Amino acid sequence: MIRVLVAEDQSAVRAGLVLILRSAPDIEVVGEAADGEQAVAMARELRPDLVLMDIQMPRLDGVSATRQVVAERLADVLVLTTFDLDEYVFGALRAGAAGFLLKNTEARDLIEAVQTVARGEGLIAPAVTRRLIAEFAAKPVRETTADPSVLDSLTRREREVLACLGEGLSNADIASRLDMAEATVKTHVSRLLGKLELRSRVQAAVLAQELGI
Amino acid sequence: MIRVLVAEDQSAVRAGLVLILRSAPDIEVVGEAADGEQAVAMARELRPDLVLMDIQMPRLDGVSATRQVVAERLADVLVLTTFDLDEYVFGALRAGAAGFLLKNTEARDLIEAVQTVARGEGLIAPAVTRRLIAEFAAKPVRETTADPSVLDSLTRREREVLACLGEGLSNADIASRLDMAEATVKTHVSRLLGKLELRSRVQAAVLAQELGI
DNA sequence: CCTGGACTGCATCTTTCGATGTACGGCGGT
DNA sequence: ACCGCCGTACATCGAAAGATGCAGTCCAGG
Repeated sequence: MIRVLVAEDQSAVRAGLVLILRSAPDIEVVGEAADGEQAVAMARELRPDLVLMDIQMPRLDGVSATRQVVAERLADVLVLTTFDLDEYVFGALRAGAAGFLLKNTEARDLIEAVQTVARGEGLIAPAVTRRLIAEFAAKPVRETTADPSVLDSLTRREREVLACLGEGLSNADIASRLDMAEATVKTHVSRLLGKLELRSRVQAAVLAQELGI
Repeated sequence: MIRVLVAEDQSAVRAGLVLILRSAPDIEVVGEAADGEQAVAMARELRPDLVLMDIQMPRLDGVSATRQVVAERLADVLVLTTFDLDEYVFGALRAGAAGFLLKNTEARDLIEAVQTVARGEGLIAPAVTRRLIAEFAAKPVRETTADPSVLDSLTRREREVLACLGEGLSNADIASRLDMAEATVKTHVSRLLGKLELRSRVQAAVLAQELGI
């Protein structure tokens, strides 16, 4: 039995969703929330398997509510909305939603979606998928050389200095932050430049950036 | 009528796919390819609406074939594979695939998938969707300040210099690349540092990185 | 115990950077 | 035509960055 919490502010729509879900033999609606805060609170209390979450809701929007539910690992979240605006889609997915559906979804597909997400799989409305793929494909591929392997050759102190370089700090800045003489900082910089085969702190900074340090 | 090209090296599997597709009234299998190169060639010739593409194929793998078909805008590509390895999924999507299915898909779902993609929508196997979402969510959000607005304040020359800084070049390097005296480079660097309120070329390089210049 | 190596630390010296002053061509306004 | 403004360009000079030599510490192995 899949225990579902329905979060939707418009009571008519909410009633419709509940009706649809109840028609499935293996789905049980354990609660209904009318706004985001209530959704989070009820999720904490009822511990449903899944929250069916609207995005447009008063007091706390669905994306933020999703973020909280996911952060506390209360339940999987299936987001449901009328508009497939990019900010909704990407926002919801970044917030940790396991699925994203539009409200024009057929009753049968909605039930299937709930079952799918409950199985630990993901699901996205076809109309949205293309844009998600496009967005994903546009993501720059992180690649340099064999990063960690080269990083291994650095000592702890050198890595700390490298991290500072990545923030654009000067030798003096680094000296005060790591509590050593500027001359010493220069030594470390010089050493790590040699090990990484770079010719200036600028390149080191860029590398640190790419490595996300 | 949706015109489909089936690319799959194992003839038994290919025959099965064709059989399934033929059972749909609005789908017409216009060709069958046994390897990637053939798939690309036949796509060029037949101009199908959609290519159903296996990943494991001789001569040219499905991902590369997909890349080519998409690059030439020959058709939409629906990728089909036995293994949902990350490199396949992400590779295929980056190559421009409009959909990604596993071979354990039901006949009915396969037909639906073809119809969905033909409508210009996207479709991803539920088992894969979660990982795609996770990967997507992990994507760092590019954000600093009001980047373009600040970039607008730079002159063309200054932007060029900034780009070079992002590559970690020295003033001398930049001078030779942009064909000006080193002294002039310094002027531009100094100016853009002032406009961007930065204190060193290192910070400028980091910024250039973040802006993807 | 001692010896060699790795890590960290500092001082000195050369190179590079960055700020500043200046100059010249193009452009719009009056 | 004149002026001021902007973009581009270069030279000078103090400040920073980087290379190099060397010293103290800690640890593993002999």
